Amino acid sequence: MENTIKQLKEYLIKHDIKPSTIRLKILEYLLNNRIHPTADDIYKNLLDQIPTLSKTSVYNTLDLFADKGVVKVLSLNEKEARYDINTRLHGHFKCRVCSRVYDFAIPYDVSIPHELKGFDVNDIDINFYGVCQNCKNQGRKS
Amino acid sequence: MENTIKQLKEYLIKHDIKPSTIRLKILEYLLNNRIHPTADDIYKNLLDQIPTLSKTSVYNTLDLFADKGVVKVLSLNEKEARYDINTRLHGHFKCRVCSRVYDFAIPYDVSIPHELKGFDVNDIDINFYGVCQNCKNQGRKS
DNA sequence: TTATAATTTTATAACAATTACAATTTTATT
DNA sequence: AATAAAATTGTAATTGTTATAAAATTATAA
Repeated sequence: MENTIKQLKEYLIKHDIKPSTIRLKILEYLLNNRIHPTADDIYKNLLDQIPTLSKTSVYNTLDLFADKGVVKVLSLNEKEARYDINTRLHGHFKCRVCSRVYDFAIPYDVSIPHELKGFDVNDIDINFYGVCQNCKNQGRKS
Repeated sequence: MENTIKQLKEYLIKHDIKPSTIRLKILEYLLNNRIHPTADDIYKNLLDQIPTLSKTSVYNTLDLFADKGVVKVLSLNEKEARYDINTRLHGHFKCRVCSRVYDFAIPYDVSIPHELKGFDVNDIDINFYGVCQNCKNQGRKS
C-alpha cells in the first residue's frame, strides 16, 4: 500500500517522466487514493503539503501523466475530468446520488465489432450510471 | 427518412413534450442528420430557418429531450456534448483524426457485473476511440 | 564553484461550453 | 379581450481548462 519515494521515482522514470516533488506527490496521492479524483480534488488535498502549489501545475502534471500512460482520463458525463491511476481495461460505475465511482471487471470479450472492421481502436471506455447499493439503502432507511 | 410535421408532432407528444416550432425543427434536424451533433452544430444549422433562434433555446430543448428520453447525451472525451436521437443501447466510436462518431452494435451481453450486484444501472456508455478506416486510408495516400 | 541553459512551476488572464436569470414574446385559457 | 401559463430570448455569470509569460528550480558545463 505505502510506497517509498524511491519506488515512486522509479515508477515515473519507468514511464519516461522526470521525477519532481510535485509529480511524486501527485503520483503518491493517486496511488493511495483510489477514488478517481478530479484535478481539484488533488489540488485541494496537496495544498497542505505544498502550499505554493498551483492548479496549473496539477493540470500540467496530469496531462503529462496521461500522455505517458500513467493515468487514464475518465469522462463520466460530468464537466470535470477524473483521473484513474489504474490504466488497465476495466469498467466504471458512477452513482448519480453520491457521485462515487466504482470499478468493475469487464467480463465479456471486447473484440472489435464488425462495423469497425479496419479501424484502429486505441482506447475503450465502458461506463455505467445509476444508484449504488449504499445510496439505495440510505433511501430505504429515511 | 423524411418526416411530416404531423409525425414529428406525434413523436414529441408521445414523449410528453408539447410541440413548438423550435422543438419540431430540432427534432427534425436530429432525425435527418445522424451525425451525433453538438448543440452548436444544431444552432448553426437552424439559424437559416429560425433567424431569431438563441443558443439557450437549443440547450433548453436538448435538455428537455434528454429528460424525456428523446435523445441520449454523449460524453466522448471532449468538452462539447453530443446528442444522439438513437436512444437504444449501442456503442460509439470516435475517430480522433476526423472527429466523426460511428455507431456500432454491442455484440456481447451487457449484464450487470458481480461487483455491481444490488446496484441500479440506468444507463450505459460504451465508447471506443481511435482512427477510422477512412482516415487510415487518407494517411496512406499522402 | 559559477555561469548558463533547460526545465519546472507559478500567477494571471483568456477561453469555451454551459447555465442562471429576468425580460419579452408567444400560446393557451377564461 | 383579458389573463395566465409557457416558451423563447439576450445578457451575464459560472466553471473547468488552457495559453502565456515570468519566476523559480534544477541540471550542465566551464
